[in-house]
Amino acid sequence: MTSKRANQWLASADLRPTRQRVALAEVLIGDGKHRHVTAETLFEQVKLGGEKVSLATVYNTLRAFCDAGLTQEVTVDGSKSYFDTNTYDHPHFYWDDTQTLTDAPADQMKITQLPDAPEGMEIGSVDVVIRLRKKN
Amino acid sequence: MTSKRANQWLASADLRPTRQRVALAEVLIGDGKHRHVTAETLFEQVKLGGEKVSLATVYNTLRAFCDAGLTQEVTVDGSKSYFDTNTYDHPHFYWDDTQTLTDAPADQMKITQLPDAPEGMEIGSVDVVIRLRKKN
DNA sequence: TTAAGTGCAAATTATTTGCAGTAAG
DNA sequence: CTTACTGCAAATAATTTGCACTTAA
Repeated sequence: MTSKRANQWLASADLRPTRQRVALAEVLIGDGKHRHVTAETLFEQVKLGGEKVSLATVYNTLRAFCDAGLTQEVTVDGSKSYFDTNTYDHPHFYWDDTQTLTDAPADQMKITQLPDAPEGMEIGSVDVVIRLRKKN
Repeated sequence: MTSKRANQWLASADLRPTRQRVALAEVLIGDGKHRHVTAETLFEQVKLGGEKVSLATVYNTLRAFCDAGLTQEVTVDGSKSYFDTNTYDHPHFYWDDTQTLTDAPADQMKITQLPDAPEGMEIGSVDVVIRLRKKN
């Protein structure tokens, strides 16, 4: 049962609902919750779901989703990129032990003052990553 | 003229002052100012200074500096890593057009509220990167 | 001396790309 | 039909590593 949601999500960005894209979208937003994946983890998850999508396509598709504004790329540890289905500007928790990324409650963070953008520049986004480590 | 500063900096972290390390330290903190480099840019700069250090050693040395707490790794765009000689927890400007990283004035930013760390976790650091893009 | 550091070239990891085949509009 | 999408395998980019050689202590 392919959720209508996934198809609408793709349609909203003028992306053709190919079998692979729908499968990926399904995993990403099928239940309406936000998700944080790497190309690799998404690849695994879609395979578990029984669909076959090549890893290259996962990469290309995530890139396409980002270009279309459906997802947001979050860089956290230099090696891999994470993709977040929540495109609203919000802080993240990065769990050092499991190397996973989750949303941090945005309402519990307040930045009351921000440096001014230098001459001729403007602020594109403010990326906040709160690194968590296991307490002792 | 090899500054005393570079040698002291290495000594403070119990790192042997080899020719290569001194050369790199020289570029990094020779004038007492903070610097933000990638392995590649540091490699270029040290070459301009007339010293010969292999790229692998630049990578290994930056890693050693980080392990020793002399520098801090900053991740910003997923591909390369930046190394910052300012190890104090502070925000960064990332200039999208030139792909460079600079310090943002810490005193002009105020985070008055931060999400609590989840059960059993503690906050290691709060990484803030302010992305700048050329104003139109 | 001798353990730590260095340089190369080869290995790894994450990601992108070229191109022939497949499918959506 | 026709153009966009997909899959594979090869290409690339950033970084690490194995190992013989060098050097600081």
